[in-house]
Amino acid sequence: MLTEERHQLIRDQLAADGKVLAGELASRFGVSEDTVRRDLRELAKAGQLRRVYGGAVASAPFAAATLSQRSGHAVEEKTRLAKAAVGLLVPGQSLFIDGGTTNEAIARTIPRDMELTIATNSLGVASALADRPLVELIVLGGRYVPDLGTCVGADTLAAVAQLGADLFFLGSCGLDAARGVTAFDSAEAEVKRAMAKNSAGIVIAVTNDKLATAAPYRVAGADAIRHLVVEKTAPAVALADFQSQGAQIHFA
Amino acid sequence: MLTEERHQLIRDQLAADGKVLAGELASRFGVSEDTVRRDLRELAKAGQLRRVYGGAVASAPFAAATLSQRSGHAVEEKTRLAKAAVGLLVPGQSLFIDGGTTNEAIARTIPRDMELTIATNSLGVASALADRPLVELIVLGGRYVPDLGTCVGADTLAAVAQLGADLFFLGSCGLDAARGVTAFDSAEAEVKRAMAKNSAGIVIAVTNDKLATAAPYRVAGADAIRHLVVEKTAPAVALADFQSQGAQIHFA
DNA sequence: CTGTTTCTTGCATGAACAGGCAAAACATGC
DNA sequence: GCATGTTTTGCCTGTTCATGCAAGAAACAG
Repeated sequence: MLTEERHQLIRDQLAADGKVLAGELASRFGVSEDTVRRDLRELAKAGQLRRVYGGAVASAPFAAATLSQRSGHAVEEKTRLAKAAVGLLVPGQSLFIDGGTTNEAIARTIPRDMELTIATNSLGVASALADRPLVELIVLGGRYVPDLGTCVGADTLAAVAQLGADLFFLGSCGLDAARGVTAFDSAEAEVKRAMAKNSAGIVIAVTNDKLATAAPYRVAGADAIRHLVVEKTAPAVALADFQSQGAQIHFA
Repeated sequence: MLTEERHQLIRDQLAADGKVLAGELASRFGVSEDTVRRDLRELAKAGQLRRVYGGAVASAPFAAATLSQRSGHAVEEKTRLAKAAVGLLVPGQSLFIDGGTTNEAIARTIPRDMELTIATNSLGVASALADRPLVELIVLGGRYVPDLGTCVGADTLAAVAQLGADLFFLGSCGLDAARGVTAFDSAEAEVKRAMAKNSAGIVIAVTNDKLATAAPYRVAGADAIRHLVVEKTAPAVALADFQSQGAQIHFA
């Protein structure tokens, strides 16, 4: 049994019962109580529970802050990209934001005092914006795809069709000067196309590993990109073609 | 065996089980553990899994969501109610779940191994269910109301109209034998009415403070309630009228 | 106060790990 | 065909990590 597995099971039981007992967990997992105690200590340090004599209870400030702190993969880069991308926003604008960890980082980075209208099909983005008092949030519903963290399908398309936006933050896709913007999933690509069609401009923020890669489904041509936010270390050769086709390049 | 082949099989098992063990994969693929570790390292770098000691686990978009563990008010009671309410579920059913902290508690309590189709207009409920592999989740989009934590409006109504459910978990409202189920907001009441209309049965789980109270907007008559989940300490006088109108009473 | 349970700390052990290296398989160019 | 470079793989080396055990400290119960 993996350490992470135990942690998840402890979190589950805490969410369900509100408490766990060290001895009970030890016998359930088939490990020593010492190991369980170590687990509880770690989770307590991470703020995911409150340690008490004999076990642990659910922590009160179970805040939504670090909602989707995914895996730490390229977190710093994405935070930098997010800051640069948010710099493009003008108060009062309306936005489409689709899924992906970079877009979630952007949503978290949007200042609390900026008035915006935002439509998104990403649960992570929606959760990040749910407590922004000045953001008019429109959730684009549909069939939820766990792998993407977003909603897709006919319902989503219908909802997008009724809206228009100044900017579309297009996320997590392949980016290639020749093939343009591409996605890995047919339904996902359809939603992105619909958003692109109803937006005045497209913004793409990508880490270097997305540059010069292509996926099967075509979303938009390279000439449709208004703003391209990339890392400082992005290879210039990969950017020149986008720039010549009208994209503004922003270095994070 | 090709490298890419192994990667795909790892992704498959991760999607199915949520975890993989390095040693187990090595013997299954007939390669050394070093090779498997290299595979896992690469997939982790690509963000397709999260590496842990001994193997890897699925990268959870947002692990411990619990959007609005609101103020810790009556957490224990709601947890008990949630457990009792979940006891009413039958695998394979389809559900409507609307907003409120009690319904979020119910969503969190739904076991990970239960297959269900669930449509919700609550971001909190959706986030709680987002990582349930066997739940077909349908997000009912629309204008998001921060105070309620749910989506309402014409879009939401249209989405509800296309669906049907076995049970409707109706949340956070006033409950009075004479006036039936009532809500505090016109748009909210509209959505609840639509869900009620398209469901075979209504389930309501309430803490004692909601009993014998009424709000301005009428949602459904007391006779529409199929199951009523209440605390053990609920006053019998408040329940008798519901029972006589056909509701089953469940004590948490 | 006394005994019991639970907790922390330190330590030893074995498993899992990353990095370097070399052999084998494969592709590429002449 | 032959030489050269690349990729993949397994093995080796030292290191890190998870775990259980033991001893002492702290919390609890009577």
